[in-house]
Amino acid sequence: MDGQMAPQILPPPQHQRRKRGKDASAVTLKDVARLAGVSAITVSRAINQPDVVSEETLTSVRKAIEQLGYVPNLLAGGLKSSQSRLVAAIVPSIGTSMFAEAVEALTDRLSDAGYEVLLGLSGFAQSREDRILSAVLSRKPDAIFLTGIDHSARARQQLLAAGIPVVESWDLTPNPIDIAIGFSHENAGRAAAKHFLEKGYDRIAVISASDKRALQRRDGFLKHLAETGRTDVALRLTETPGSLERGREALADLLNGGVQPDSVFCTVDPLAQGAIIEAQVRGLDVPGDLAVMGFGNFSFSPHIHPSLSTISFDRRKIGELAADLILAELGGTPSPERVVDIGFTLVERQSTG
Amino acid sequence: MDGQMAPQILPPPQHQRRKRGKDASAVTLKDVARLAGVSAITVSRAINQPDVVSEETLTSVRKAIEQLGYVPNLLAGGLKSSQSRLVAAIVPSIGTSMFAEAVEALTDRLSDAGYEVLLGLSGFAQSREDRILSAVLSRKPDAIFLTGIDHSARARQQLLAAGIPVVESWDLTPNPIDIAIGFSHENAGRAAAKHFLEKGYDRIAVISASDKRALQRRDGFLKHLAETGRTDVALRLTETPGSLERGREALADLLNGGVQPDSVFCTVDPLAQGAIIEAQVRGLDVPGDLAVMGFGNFSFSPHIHPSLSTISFDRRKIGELAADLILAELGGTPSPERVVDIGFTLVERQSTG
DNA sequence: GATGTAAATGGTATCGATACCATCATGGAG
DNA sequence: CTCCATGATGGTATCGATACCATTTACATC
Repeated sequence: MDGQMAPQILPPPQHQRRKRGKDASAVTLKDVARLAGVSAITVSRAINQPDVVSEETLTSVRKAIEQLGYVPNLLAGGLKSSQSRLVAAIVPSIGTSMFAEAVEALTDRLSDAGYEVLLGLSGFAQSREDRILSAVLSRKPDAIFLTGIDHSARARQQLLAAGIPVVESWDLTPNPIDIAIGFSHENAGRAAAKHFLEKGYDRIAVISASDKRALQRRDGFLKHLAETGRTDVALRLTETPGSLERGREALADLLNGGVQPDSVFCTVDPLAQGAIIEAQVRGLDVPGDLAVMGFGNFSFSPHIHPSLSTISFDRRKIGELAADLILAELGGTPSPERVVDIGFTLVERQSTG
Repeated sequence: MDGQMAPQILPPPQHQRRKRGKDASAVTLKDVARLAGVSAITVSRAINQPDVVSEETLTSVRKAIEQLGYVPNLLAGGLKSSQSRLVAAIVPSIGTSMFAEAVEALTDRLSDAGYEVLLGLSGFAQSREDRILSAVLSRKPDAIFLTGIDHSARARQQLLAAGIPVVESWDLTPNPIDIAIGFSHENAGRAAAKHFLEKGYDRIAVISASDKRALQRRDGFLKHLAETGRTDVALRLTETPGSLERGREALADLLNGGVQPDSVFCTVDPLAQGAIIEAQVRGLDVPGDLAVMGFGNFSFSPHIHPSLSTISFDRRKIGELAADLILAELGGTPSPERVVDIGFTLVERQSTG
């Protein structure tokens, strides 16, 4: 990868043409038409607008399709109709369930509407997002789902030029490119801080992953504490994505460093789970000796012991809403709401007893 | 969903054409050509085979591209060249890291080679796989990545007709459609059984998810035990995907049912983690009172307490190998290996101490 | 100086489907 | 009986790029 601005055009494909000359599935609309004894357009209509074709032709066309095993070529259709029935989803990663669930919900819902999802993984780096965005846009998706609201100037420009519905997710912004669906991570952090204060915790620590949104939660948490006069908060940063392993390490590091917190806020649940385990291994009682709060309400969180207090938000709903708003916009009846705050809830469980 | 055989053709799109008449990004190859003062084909060559174009033209073409913000239309290119640079990946789900990691690895590697991944989620149901397969094939992917080796007759036929590289993953088979990458789940189960016997466990139980591969592991486990004369094995089935919650429930159910196992094999790690937690909550020592073994070596498994003995296999490698073999085949130099056994390793940790 | 070869570029047909407009029955209104 | 709306179907151009073949120029060879 060159350090320079990535060229707008993809690197030249290096692979040869596929060897088999004619594709085995050379069955086209025309073949079906011939067999059914009608014209190609009629076959096209039989498929896409069955109600304008007579029952009789419909039957014979369907039979011909069946017989030939015809599979329409969406590339060709999309070229002429400028509808690819493709929605691109660009997320940092699907290795943790964080984004995977949203993508899954998005895919499920779009699939029912006859759209497919093109997956792009940006890996938390903006430069890579740009590259993937270019690649993806050349497939002329009908809409695009992005993570976050920070995009390069080039990216914004390309998205605008594409003239398609764009959903920015996980975050909120007053100026979405098109639509934003998310919630305030800073407020989520503040909510955690408030909870800690209400519980009377005194020696507070934070373990945070280092991606932008985790840091926003951390900042919200610290700000709220600062506003109530507390600035003596121990902090450990870990890699993104935050994992159980990193959580253990970070807590161990805190404790070994002489810090004796009575509570720790972890900016993502796996970190919190790790912290709990590390505490338990060291013979500390959670929440008696150390209260732990996470973020994200992962599927394991209610079921570990002690169950994990966390901040919950509906990941699947982000994907579903995105799909709904995209479909509405594609359907010509865009929702007037451009920014959707899906909110979050603080779920108090045993770990902050 | 009708109970009948899904029609080969997708349901008619119900959404209107997008409202904006002309796409804002109406910049085509021709526009670039005009500005650069060359013909369209030369621009095409400048992009795809830069080495056959003179340095001079290359420069002016690149400038024109930059200036106009040209984004190539891969739909059109793909139509003529019958290369979509698209690889379809159909997996049951990406909500758990099980398949997500393989898809992620596949996507990463293909992305570097200039391919994009089209994601299909089949949700463990074969009927849905068929429907998604049809939808996906109409996009003319250059290759396809599937989960499992069980596909309907229609699916096989369509895949064969498509004439593209097909990777079946997670499982092995002597008769792959094209390429299979996986390992023997039955043997994995056997390995677990063998380990239990070596450790001298006596009252053995199994908690299994109910998807096909989990059941194969369970069966391998039970068969091996049966072959050594043990048939008194308590068994609990849970939903797929197996989760921590289900693991707790299943173990609770076993213990409440009067079964007193000294060891339990869980066919997927999250179930095992759940079992450990349930045991601990009940005051049982793991592994002293109850040994637990999982499967999959999830990222949390080495770091929980006690650390989880499990059967490890390289999920990312499946995706990477798939990408490599696909690229090799597309590049005209297919690997002679049609079936790749990536194997597995039993990792002994504290939970079967 | 004639000829051959490679490099650089252009022209045209074409991929497979759909948009758009035209055509042709059919049948009810006047 | 004519007229025209309606329904069903076909013809043709076209989407944007690339394959294929042709052409032009430069330059080395004999």
